[in-house]
Amino acid sequence: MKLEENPLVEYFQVAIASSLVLFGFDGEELFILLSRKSHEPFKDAYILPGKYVKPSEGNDAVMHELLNERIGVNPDSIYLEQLKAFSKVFRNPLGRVVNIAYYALVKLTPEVKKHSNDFENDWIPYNKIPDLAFDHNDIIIYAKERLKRRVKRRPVGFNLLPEEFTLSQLQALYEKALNRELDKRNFRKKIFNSNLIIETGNQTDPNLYRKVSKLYRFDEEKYEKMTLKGYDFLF
Amino acid sequence: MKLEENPLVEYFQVAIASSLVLFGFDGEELFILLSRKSHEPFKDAYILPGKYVKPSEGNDAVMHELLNERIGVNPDSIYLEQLKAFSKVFRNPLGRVVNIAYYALVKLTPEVKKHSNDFENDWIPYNKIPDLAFDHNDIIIYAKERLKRRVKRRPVGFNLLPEEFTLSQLQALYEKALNRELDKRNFRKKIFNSNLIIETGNQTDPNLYRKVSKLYRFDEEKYEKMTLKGYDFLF
DNA sequence: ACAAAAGTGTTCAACCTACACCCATGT
DNA sequence: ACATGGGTGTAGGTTGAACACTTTTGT
Repeated sequence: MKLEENPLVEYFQVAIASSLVLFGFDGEELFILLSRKSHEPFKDAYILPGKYVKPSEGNDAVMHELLNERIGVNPDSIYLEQLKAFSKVFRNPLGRVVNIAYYALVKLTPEVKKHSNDFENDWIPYNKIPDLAFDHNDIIIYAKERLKRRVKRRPVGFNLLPEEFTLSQLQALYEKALNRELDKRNFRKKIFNSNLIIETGNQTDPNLYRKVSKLYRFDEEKYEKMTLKGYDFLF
Repeated sequence: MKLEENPLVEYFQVAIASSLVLFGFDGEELFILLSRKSHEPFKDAYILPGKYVKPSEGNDAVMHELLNERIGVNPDSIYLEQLKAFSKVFRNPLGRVVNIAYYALVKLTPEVKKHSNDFENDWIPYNKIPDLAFDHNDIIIYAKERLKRRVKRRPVGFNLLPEEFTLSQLQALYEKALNRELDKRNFRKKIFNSNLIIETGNQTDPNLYRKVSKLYRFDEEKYEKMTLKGYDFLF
């Protein structure tokens, strides 16, 4: 059917865009990926990475493209979830644009850092997000709250930490995401009691750290269960 | 700017619709409001109540219209929240339609029942939802999960119960929403310890029930706080 | 008399919180 | 020697879960 023949033609004049709040953790700090606008308007301003979505495209497919091409991470190996639609009637002179926002979690390896930087993106510390164009600050606020809830109720470390990690790294992740300090002994008790992690027998490289520490990995089966059902406890 | 001059014209060919999952509680049972389709295709099939949104309209405004006109409840006195966008590339022959779904909670008084029935809507028991057109069953599944989470973490009774209510009604609401039975004594302890409700001094009408019982109301100040911050406990 | 719903306490187990010191290593 | 970060246990309070009987009133 041609658009002109559509009885609801007056409705079919909206565009979809999808923006992504991508959280990355490097073992010490939490970051959010921001894009720098290369053209006017708002040249050099930061925005969330995003794309317009054609009527024939699925949102998920567009997000996968974005992750693959402009960010350099494999979409199948990360956690990706829709946040919600931000659908205020914008002052965008081009027309009504609905932003279907996503959030995702990624291990922040040097390779990912490099690739995403090549595409005019910067990893900005979680607590130092500047003013962004449009309503993108609202989207980030919403995403941070979602992350906080997820961290409290479900395991998220698998998506943000390397295969093998130390308990200190895990704790640092929780502290950054929840924005408060946790007691080391109580944290360890809670994690061990959950049976979520397994000692690998390996240790950190003695050349890198002052003192070696034990490395752990997630019990994937248990992790899957908790991702679906949540913890029995709360952080 | 005219649409034909828009450099992104190929993107501006999407329509927005908004559907509503409206939960109602009558003191005993939880219901969801469904509309009956009066025309082909899918004549007589149930769908969620909803509307198309014009490019110039805000989603919230359209939801308010829907609630006012077709359902007969004052949008300012209920709880209304966006769920998320359902944006699969539909097989809808008219084109790409993004459904920005909402959920809302309402006290199911006889007046509301009557008004919404006048507009080809039926209140269907929560656990007896039939197959719906489009992906509306998916939306309902998502909404039920959202309600469950809200019930566990935040007070929702204020929006679903009459001004004054009995503890048995409150407990019935929690049991229906969570889909499991709760121990009466433990339930009362938990509720009383939260200081969320206040004894009004009134009792149920002796002509209506076998046995009179005490009526309570919410402590609005406390309620507001918990709506923002959540309980300190979980159900 | 019986069916239906209101109301009421205690005990045990599990969990949460607060809290301090020793050890190994690199500088 | 000192600074850094890894690693470990206990005690007290709070909370959650399981559990049964009495009272009132309508039929």
